Order: sequence, then structure tokens, then C-alpha cells
Amino acid sequence: MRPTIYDVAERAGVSIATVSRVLNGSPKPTAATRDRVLAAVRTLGYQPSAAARCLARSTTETIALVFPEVSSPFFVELIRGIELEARRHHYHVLIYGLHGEGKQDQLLRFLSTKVDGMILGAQCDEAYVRTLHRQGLPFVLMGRRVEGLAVTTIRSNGFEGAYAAVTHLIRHGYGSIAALGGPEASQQSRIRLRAYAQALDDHGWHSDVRWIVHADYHESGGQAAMAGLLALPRPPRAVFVANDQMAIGALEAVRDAGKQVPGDVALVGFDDIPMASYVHPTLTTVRQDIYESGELAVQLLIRQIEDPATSVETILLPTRLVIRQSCGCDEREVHHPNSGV
Amino acid sequence: MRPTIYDVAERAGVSIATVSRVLNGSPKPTAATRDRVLAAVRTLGYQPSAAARCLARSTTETIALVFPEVSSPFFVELIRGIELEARRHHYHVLIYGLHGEGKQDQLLRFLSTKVDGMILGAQCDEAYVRTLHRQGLPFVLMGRRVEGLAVTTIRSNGFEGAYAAVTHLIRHGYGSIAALGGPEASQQSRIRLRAYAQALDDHGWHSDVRWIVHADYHESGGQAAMAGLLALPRPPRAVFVANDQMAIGALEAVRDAGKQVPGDVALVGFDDIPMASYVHPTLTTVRQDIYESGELAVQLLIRQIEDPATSVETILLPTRLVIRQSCGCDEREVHHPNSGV
DNA sequence: CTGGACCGTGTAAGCGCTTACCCAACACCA
DNA sequence: TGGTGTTGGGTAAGCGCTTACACGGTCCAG
Repeated sequence: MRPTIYDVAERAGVSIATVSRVLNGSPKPTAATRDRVLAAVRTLGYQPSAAARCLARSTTETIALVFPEVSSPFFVELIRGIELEARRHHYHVLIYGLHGEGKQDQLLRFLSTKVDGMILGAQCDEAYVRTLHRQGLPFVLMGRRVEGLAVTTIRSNGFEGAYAAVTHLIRHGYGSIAALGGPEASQQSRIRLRAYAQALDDHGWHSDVRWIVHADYHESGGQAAMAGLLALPRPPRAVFVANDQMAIGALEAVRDAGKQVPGDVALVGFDDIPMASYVHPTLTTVRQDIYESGELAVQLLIRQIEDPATSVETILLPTRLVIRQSCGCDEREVHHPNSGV
Repeated sequence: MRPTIYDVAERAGVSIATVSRVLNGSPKPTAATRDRVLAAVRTLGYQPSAAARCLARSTTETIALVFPEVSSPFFVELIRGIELEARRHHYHVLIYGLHGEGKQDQLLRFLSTKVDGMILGAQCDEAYVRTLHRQGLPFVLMGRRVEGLAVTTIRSNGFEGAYAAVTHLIRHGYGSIAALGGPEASQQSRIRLRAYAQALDDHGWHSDVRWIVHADYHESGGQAAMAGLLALPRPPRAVFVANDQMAIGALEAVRDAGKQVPGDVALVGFDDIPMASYVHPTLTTVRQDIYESGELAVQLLIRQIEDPATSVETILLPTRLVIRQSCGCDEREVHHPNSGV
């Protein structure tokens, strides 16, 4: 059996209260006692039981990360930021992928007792978000909003980024620009498509719905959708794609059709996943600082956990257009900072 | 405050023991009692405290996933398999990225009290592995072995896969084949390079060390290393690359040098990450079933947790060559099953 | 009609910590 | 020297569960 606090106390010749005080950095114990206790801890290899500690302090020092799609490159980057920042604050991270399951409410209910707070990714069930909010469990929402619910939220400015991307394509002088959106249910996708329409409008183009298609955010979906666009009698000269994974699929579709990017069709993606600079041609895309948004999410969450009175924040992170080859520019990797909102 | 078991008991007019029994599926309570308790649970929105339960049962129903590099595509796939399988068994998953930190022993020690078992990825500190083993914490090792320690291990057959890949290049008739390995410390990389050498030997080639270079498993490292190879007075006609990320970087380097894959240099990667079929040319590579190995890891771990007497297993998963374009074959996506070990 | 077997519930003792509260010891000042 | 502070350390009461054991009813065989 693992040693308990009693074993340590006995060995050090003190009471368990003193051991606890030493371990929790109370200023009371004298240096001599402290040394004795620490020595006992070391020789016994004592490790305080997390469960007992949680129970006594009613805190778990753990946060949950609930995400629809654990395996997208986007998520990977996010998880890195979150994990590192959580560790910095001495919190553990429990992950929970949704993998397209419904009935999240029931599925996740028991989680709330294992963690002090949660970070919820985009496609979370709205009902579930409301349940959490009612329970008073601290959480932060990433990439989406829930109408009429005051919760802290982190999103990147998808409108701004998409607007800049489409405007860039317009400036290139491409006569017809299509959009390849994500799932119709995705809030972010809708925002990006709205920006697309707005940019066209602002430049005096009429945006014909014929030019908006949807896919599932994956490479294969992007590839299929792009193939569809190319099969049109008069295919678009450029396409704004709502995420990089689909853009990479689109690249493949263009190649399959025996055409060139950007020569025949120019492409712009969204997210700036690492692979965007390794495909050929390299992908012009809109960068969001995923890693940083993960860090920020943890900071806001922990602030909320430690002080429930913290006010709700709604963070809108800036995005910026990263110009590479697929849009038709010659120069590569020119970072083109965006003017603020 | 959240309701406790006492609240439920009071409301249902029974003792807490009965509530506990109902909640834990004991056969004792009568249907009537059961209904009353369940009704009380529902109206109160009662949720048993995980901490208290852990303490009483001395089990956490949680496993930890400790990995050096949370952000590689490889890991992403693995995490999916692990997470899903863990959920199936009603276990939670705590993730812990190492991010190249040293002193893991101290860093991770406190983890052992939060979990019932661990899945350890390749570059884990050997000292740490030994500590865990001494403590008797169940764990499974992925992708590496520790000399003289009988622990259950899951690896894919890197030798077999690499051997097949290099043999394939040889059959293509390429007169000179180089190898681009991972970090020199990586066990898997060493195994793959050994297979490379062996394959050359077996076909009567002398393997000159000049043709082995190392990089860091990332795209950028692969790109730089490949650039180095291409700058040689007599560059290799083909390169076996120890993972796909580096192979993708290598692809880029070849393009930068104004040459063609596979026309001027043929390339074979390892892992079959999703992106391997989306780069251009598509990457011939060695497939390991990462997702499945994650599932398997969880199964073995849980078996160990639930029955500490389970015997140690050493699993060697098969790999197979996936032939695409980068090796110089015409046909695409032909799956070429390997003969067993 | 009584003794034992059986069975649903309740009682209470943990699980391993934290922490409010109390006490003894000592220092200090009047 | 006695009273008052101050302070390190001990005592014990939880935290919210699980579960061994005790207990009081039923039921049926003798």
C-alpha cells in the first residue's frame, strides 16, 4: 500500500496536521519540524492522495477540454496551447472528444464533478451549454456564441479574416470568385461566408448563391466540392475556402482536373495549419493564433474558477491574411497585417 | 451547493446506503425503493461526487496519456483511438504533453495518484518508466522498449515496414538510395535505419554511412536535410525517409532545388499520416495502424488495471507498404499487403 | 407455534486529506 | 512574579461516498 499522511506523521514524530501544513506551505511549522517532515516524506516516497485532497478541498485542479473533433490539425494546435498553459497553473487537462455524437447532455453530465471548469469547442450542444451555465460550472466557449447567454467566449475574427481574403482575391482582378464553406450548421463558416458576400457587395459585385457550396471541413469533402465547382460550365476563377483542410483537398481536385493553381483557379484557405506552407503551391490563408487562443482560454477559465465573480468577457482575436502562392501572388510568405476592426 | 447523497436519501425517505446501492446497481433494493431513489435523484439533479467516490473505492477511472509531442499528426490519430476506447470502458483520459522537458520524474510523480494507469509514448524518460514500474502503477509503453523491464509494450513492426519500403525502392532499380532518419535518440528511427541497411545488404549493396542523415521528425528538419542531400556532388536517386512529416519537407526541398519527385529523386515515407495522400506527388509510405494501436493500448491497460495479475504482453503490430506516386510507381493507392513477420 | 434461513435496510466505520479551534509553552511587560 | 500575548502544534470534525455488519421482518419446515 502507498504510504498515507499518517505514516509520514508517525515517522516524523508529529501529527498529521503538521504534515499537511508543511506540505501546503503554511508558515507555521518551524524549520526544524519542516525538515523532519520533509525527510520522512522523502524516505517513504509519500505522495498525497489526489482524491482525498479533492474531497477535503472540494477542488479538483483539473479542467476538461470538450471538442467535437479531436483529430483536426486545428485542435492539435489548440490542445498544445491549453495543455501547456494549464500545466503552468498546475491544472490537469481531461480531454473529451465528441466524435459527432448527439445526446451530449447525458453523456457529459458526470464530467462536471470531475473538473473545476471546462473549455468547450464549437459544435457543442447548445442544450448542454445551457445546463452547465445553470449549474454554475465555470467554462469558456471557443469559436461560437450561444444566444442570450452571458458566458466568456473566445473567437477569432472570422469576418475580418474572410473579408480580407476575399478582398485580396478581388484585387487580383479575378472575375468570378466562389466560396467553399464548412457545414451549414457551423457558426464560424456562416460568418466567413457572410464576409465573402459582404466583400463582393462592397466592391460592387452581385454575389450569386450559385457560387457558394458547402462541405464537411475535411480534405475529402473539399476535394469533392471543388470537383463540383470545376465541372460547372463556367467554373470560378478563384475560390475562397473556409478552412485549410478543405483547401488542400481543393488543390488536389484542381490537379485531378488537369488544371493549375493559381494559374487556372486561385485558392485562399483559412486557419493557417502547419501543412499550409508545405503543400504545393503553398496556401495563401488566414491565420488565427490558435495556440495563443488556447493559452488565453485557460487563463480566462482559471480566473473564473478562482474568482467566480469575474466578469464575463467576450474576446475577439485578430486574424491576418498570410499571402503565399495559391492566390496568385509571386512573393511568398509576405505577412500582410490587417487593419484592426 | 450541489446536492449530496444525504439530500437524496432524505428526499427518498431511505438511508444513504440504499441510495448508494441503487446508484451502483446492487440487486438488493426492491423495485419500489429503486424508483423512489431514482425519482429523488432526478428531481434534485443529483450527481455523485467523483472525488468522494474515488476516495472510497480507491480507484479513479482515469488513465493518463503521456506523450512527448502532443502536436504531431501521429499523436492526433493515436489520441482519437485512445479516447474513444477509453470512453467505451468508462474511463477518463488525462493528457500530458512533455514538450521536450527533462526532469520528468519529478514532473509526473504526482500524476500517479490521479490515475489508475498510464499510456506512455516513445520518448519518455527511462528513469521515469522505471519509477512507475517500481510503484506498481499499471502502464503500457508505446513505440519503445526499456531494456530489462518486463512491461507490456505496443510497437509497430518498424523493421518490417522499413525493409519493405527500401526493398521496393531497390526493385525500382534506383542505383543509389539514401536514408533520412529521425533524431539519433529515437529507438524507432534506429530500427528503421537498421532495416534500411539490412535491405541494402541483402540485395548485395554495400551501405555507405554517407547516405544516412538525421533530422528532427518535423517538416522543416526534413526539408533542410534533404536540401543537404541534394547539394552533394552526386545526390541519391531515392531516399527512404523515417517519417511522413519529414518526407513532406523533403518533397518541398526537391521542389526548391528545381527537381522532380519521383523523376529525379524518389521518396518513401513512414506512418501514412492523412496528409500523405494529399501532397503532390502523393506519398508512398509505410502504414501503421495508429488508431487501432491506441485502442489496443487502452484495452491492455484496462485489463492490467482490473486484474493486476495479467501477464505482460509485447505486441508487434504489422505494417504495410502503401504505394502511391512518390516512389515512381504509376498506379496510385495500390495496397500491397506484406507477408507476415 | 417456534427456530432458523433469508433478505431488504439501516448504522457506522472507514477512505486520506484540510482546517477551525484549542492548548501548552514561552516571552514580555508591569 | 503573575497576567497577557503570541505561536507552534495537536485534536477532531468534516468532505461525500462505499460497504461490512447488524437488525428486524417474512416465510416456511419441523
